[in-house]
Amino acid sequence: MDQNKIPQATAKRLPLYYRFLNNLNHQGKSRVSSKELSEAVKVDSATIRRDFSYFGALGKKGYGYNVEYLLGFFRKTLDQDEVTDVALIGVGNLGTAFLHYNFMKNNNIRIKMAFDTDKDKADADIGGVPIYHIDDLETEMKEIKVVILTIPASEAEGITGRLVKQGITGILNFTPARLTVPHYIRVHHIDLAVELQALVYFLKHYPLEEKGELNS
Amino acid sequence: MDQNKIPQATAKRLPLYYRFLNNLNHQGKSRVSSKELSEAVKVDSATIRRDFSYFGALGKKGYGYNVEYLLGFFRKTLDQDEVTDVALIGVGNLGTAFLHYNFMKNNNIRIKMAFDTDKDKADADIGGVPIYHIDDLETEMKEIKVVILTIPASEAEGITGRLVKQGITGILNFTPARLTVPHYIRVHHIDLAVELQALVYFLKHYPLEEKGELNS
DNA sequence: CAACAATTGTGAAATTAATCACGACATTCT
DNA sequence: AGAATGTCGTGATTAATTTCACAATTGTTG
Repeated sequence: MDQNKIPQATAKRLPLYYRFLNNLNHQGKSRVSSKELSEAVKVDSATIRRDFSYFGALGKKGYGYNVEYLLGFFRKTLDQDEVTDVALIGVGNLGTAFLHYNFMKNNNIRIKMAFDTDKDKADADIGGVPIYHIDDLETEMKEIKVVILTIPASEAEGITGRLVKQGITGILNFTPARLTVPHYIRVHHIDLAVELQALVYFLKHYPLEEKGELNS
Repeated sequence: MDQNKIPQATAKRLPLYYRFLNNLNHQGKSRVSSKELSEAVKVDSATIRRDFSYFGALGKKGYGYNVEYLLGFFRKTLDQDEVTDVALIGVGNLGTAFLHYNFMKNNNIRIKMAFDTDKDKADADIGGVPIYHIDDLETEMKEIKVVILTIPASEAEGITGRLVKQGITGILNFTPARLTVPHYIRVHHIDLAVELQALVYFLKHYPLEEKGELNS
């Protein structure tokens, strides 16, 4: 909606900044420099200043940034003023971990409902979230645009098709499958096995030099 | 230890390629083109060819790549020939999800042991992995260089210090905390709340155009 | 109030990654 | 065998991101 001039790399760091600013605020700090923030979030201070600068001049030279002001600004920018509802598909161990995570605290995101193939799990609550049988997807899931997918890979393609028909626009995919979706749907993949193997590969082939660069 | 000329972006994709090649092999396919692979893993075919080319000429012009040959090559490159042992710290829902995941199948990575603060969980097995109390970290965890950290943020800093003393070299960190570690230790962060919020942000501010670009 | 210290915001440079586009060669077809 | 087709490997280009480095400005101190 806004000026989508903000680089993707910057956009990905915004939630991170937001949470640490929140921490600082709770600690009663009213002022912070890019250097301090850098040490906390492990992002180069020049990168932080550059990131902030895309939104205009948010700080004061020789002083730093006012925590409360910055927080207020990012709250608006990150749409923290209105709650975003999401659905969770697949109530296994990973899915259950999400149900216990309190996204409301910092993120203003709410898991509104969950689905599972297991009839025994249906009609229960976990962490206050109602769980339905997957057969009821079409009747229960209205108005939800974002889903978290924590199901076995074998079911991914089928469920994804149904989600697309329901009109969702974003998927956070924890399945190893690379989903095929229409172009107007955004999929972010988090592949746990790939992440672990990549870490192992880096450790063996990229001896860390002076300053260890931390990725994600 | 090899030529560390391979771009990091390429290195991160290797595990992904490896798994899909494995799938193809199981399906009995003996030949694959960069175009086919591209459709499966959702990475541009030119990028795939470029990635492969860092390792030399692995394919044949006008033909494509021999699946079995490529697999064998990557098996060596990704050190799939020897098992990598890792430890899991924190047997909550997320940790348990890892314990049930079979990393041996494709990755030749084995979770050798797990630790938790809960005494009730100790001395049990989950998915064949022994669970110890966290107090026994120093006595039980020998020779392990990589850990998966799935504990509450509040405990992260303390446990990390102990892990560092134990001589680990890599951490896959699911904690929201940004860990402070010596420069010779590599930390990969996977922050579930950040990932979810970033997805929501992208959906609201980056209307997808023609070709949907898929990130992770 | 002047000197000092701190810190931003940003051009410019450097680095890293993705993409284009095409010559060369292997395979397959007729 | 010759023509047509498919596909790789890569030089060159473009795009994205990070980092350097410093003038400008503010707050602080004596």
